[in-house]
Amino acid sequence: MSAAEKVQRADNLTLDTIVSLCKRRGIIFPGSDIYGGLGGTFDYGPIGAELKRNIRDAWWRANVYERDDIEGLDATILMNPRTWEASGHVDTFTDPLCDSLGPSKKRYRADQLFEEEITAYEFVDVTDGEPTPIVGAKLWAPTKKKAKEFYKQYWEKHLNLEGRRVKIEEIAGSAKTAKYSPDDGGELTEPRAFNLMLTTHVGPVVESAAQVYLRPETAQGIFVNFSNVQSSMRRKVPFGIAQIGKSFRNEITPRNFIFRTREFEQMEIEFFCKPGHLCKEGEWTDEQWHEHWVESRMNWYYRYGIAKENLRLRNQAADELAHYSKACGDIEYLFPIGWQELEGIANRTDYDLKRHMEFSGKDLSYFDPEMNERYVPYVIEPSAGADRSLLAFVCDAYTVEKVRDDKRVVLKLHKDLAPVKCAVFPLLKNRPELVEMARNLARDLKKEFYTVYDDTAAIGKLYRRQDEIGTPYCITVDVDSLEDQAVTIRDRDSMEQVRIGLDKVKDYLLAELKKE
RNA sequence: GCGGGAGUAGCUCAGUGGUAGAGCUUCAGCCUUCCAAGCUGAAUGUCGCGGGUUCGAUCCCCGUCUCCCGCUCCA
Repeated sequence: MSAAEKVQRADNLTLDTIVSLCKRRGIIFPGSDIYGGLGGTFDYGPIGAELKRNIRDAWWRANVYERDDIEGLDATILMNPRTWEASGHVDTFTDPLCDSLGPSKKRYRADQLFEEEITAYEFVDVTDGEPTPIVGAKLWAPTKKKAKEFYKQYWEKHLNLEGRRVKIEEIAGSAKTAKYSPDDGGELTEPRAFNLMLTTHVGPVVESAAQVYLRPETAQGIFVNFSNVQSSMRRKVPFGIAQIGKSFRNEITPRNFIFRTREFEQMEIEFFCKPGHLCKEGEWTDEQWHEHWVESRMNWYYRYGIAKENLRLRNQAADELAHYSKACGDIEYLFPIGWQELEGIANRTDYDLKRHMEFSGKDLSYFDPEMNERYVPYVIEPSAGADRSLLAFVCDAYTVEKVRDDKRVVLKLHKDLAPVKCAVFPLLKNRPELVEMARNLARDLKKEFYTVYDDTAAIGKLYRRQDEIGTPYCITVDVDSLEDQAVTIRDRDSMEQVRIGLDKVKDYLLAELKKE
C-alpha cells in the first residue's frame, strides 16, 4: 500500500512549473543563458542530457533493434542545396508575409489573401458644414457597408473624432483586396519572403554560390540514401530507414519552452512499401502500413508511460496536408498549453523519391525480384520530435503527492527513461564506516548504470531530491548494514523499502530495471 | 515584424530617489538509526544593457536587448 496520496496531476500543471523544475534540477537551461539567451534555443543540462539520450535510445531500440525491417542511418545536416529544391522546401517553405498599415497591424500570409474587386473610401469631417477630408482616413472595402464596419471597429478609435460628424465618401479608384487588409481596410506592405530554412555558407568566401541550408527535416537525408542503404544491406521492400538528428527551422515565433524551437531533434523513419495499386492479395498496401505505423507509434508512447487520456490521434483534414502527403495522422499530447502535436505520421507517397530522381537524374526505383518489375516505393513517415517527446514525458510523469503534511514532487518516469537509475546514501554521514560502504557500493553500481552518491543532507531530503528527477531506486546504508551486510532499497513510487544483501544488490536492480 | 506584459540571488518574488531583502535552495560544521527535522555559520546579485535627469537612480525619462502572452508557424 502506498503511503502517498496523489493530489495533483497534469490537469492543473502549468508549463512554468515544468520550466522551473527543469532549470533547478539541471534538466534544461535557456540557451546562451549568460548573454540573455537566444530565442528558440535551449540547452540540456546533465540530467536532461541523460533523459534525452534515454528517449533516443528507447526509440531506436523499439524501431531498429526490436523490428527486423528497419535500418539505421546518420546523415549530414548540410546537404547539397539541390536536395531542397527537389524536396520542395525552397519553394514551399517560403511564406510571403505582409503587414497591414491600418490600425490592426495584422500580419498576413500574402498567398492566403483572396482577391476581390474593392473600392476606396474616404472619411470626411462635416461637423462645421464644410466637408474636410480626415488625414489618413482612407481605406478599401468591397461595399460601403463594409467600410462603415471597418470604420466602427478600428478607425474611429484611432482617429479620435469624438463629438464630430463623419461621412463616408466613395472616392475614385478600385483595387484587389490582396493589397488591402481584409480586417481593417488598411494598405498592406509589399510581401516579404520569409523562408523557414536557416542558411550558412561553405568554403572561405561568403557568396551566394556557396550558400547551403541547415536541414529543416532529417527525412531528405534518408531519401537520398535510399539506394545506398537498400543495396548495401540487401533489403527488400517493405523496409524502413530510421534516423535521429538535429533539424533547424527559422520559426517566426518560437514559443512554449522546448515545444517550438529553432534547433530541434527529430526521430524519423521513412518506411518504403509497395504502392497500394501494385499489391497482390495478402500484401499490405501503403494505407495499411500507414495504419500500422500510427498504431505502433501510439503504443510506443503508452509503453514509456504516457497516460492514455493524455494522448490522441487526429487525422489531418485534406486542406492541412503538406504538399507531399496523401494522408497524415497526428499524435497529439495534452500539454499544459493544450493538445499539441507530438508526432506526425504521413503517407508521403512516391513524391520524394520521384522528385529526387527528377532533380538528380539518378534512378531510385526499386527492382522487385518477385514481380520482376521496377517501381518507385511509397513512403510512410513517422516523424517524432525528440524534444517534444521529452517535454511530454516530463509533464506526464510530474506528480505532486501529499506525504504526511508535506508535499512531494516526483517525476514518475519510466525506468528506461529515468536519467539516474540509482542513488546511494549513507544514513548518517558522520559515521565514516557507513560513508565508505555507501561509496563503495555506488562505485560498483556505476559500472552497470548511472548511479549517484549523495550525503549532503538528511535522508528525507536526499530522497526528495532524487524524486524530483525521477530516480527509481535509492539505496540507504544504515548502522545495521555494518552487521548484516545488507542495505535497503527504496522504491520511488511506493516509497516502500526492501532489505537486500549487499552482494545481491546489483542483480536485484538489474532485474528490476529490466522489468517492463 | 505588430500589439500587450515583464526583466531584482539558483528558484519564487517583495521593495525604496540615499548603491537591496524574504522564503525555498545551495555550501560547511554540529546533531540526527529512514522520507524536504533542528542548531550554528556561510555564499550569491555591478537590481537586463546603454544613455539622460539629479548632489545621488534599482526606482523617474529615453533608447536598446531579452523573455513571456496573442497573430503566423507545426516535429
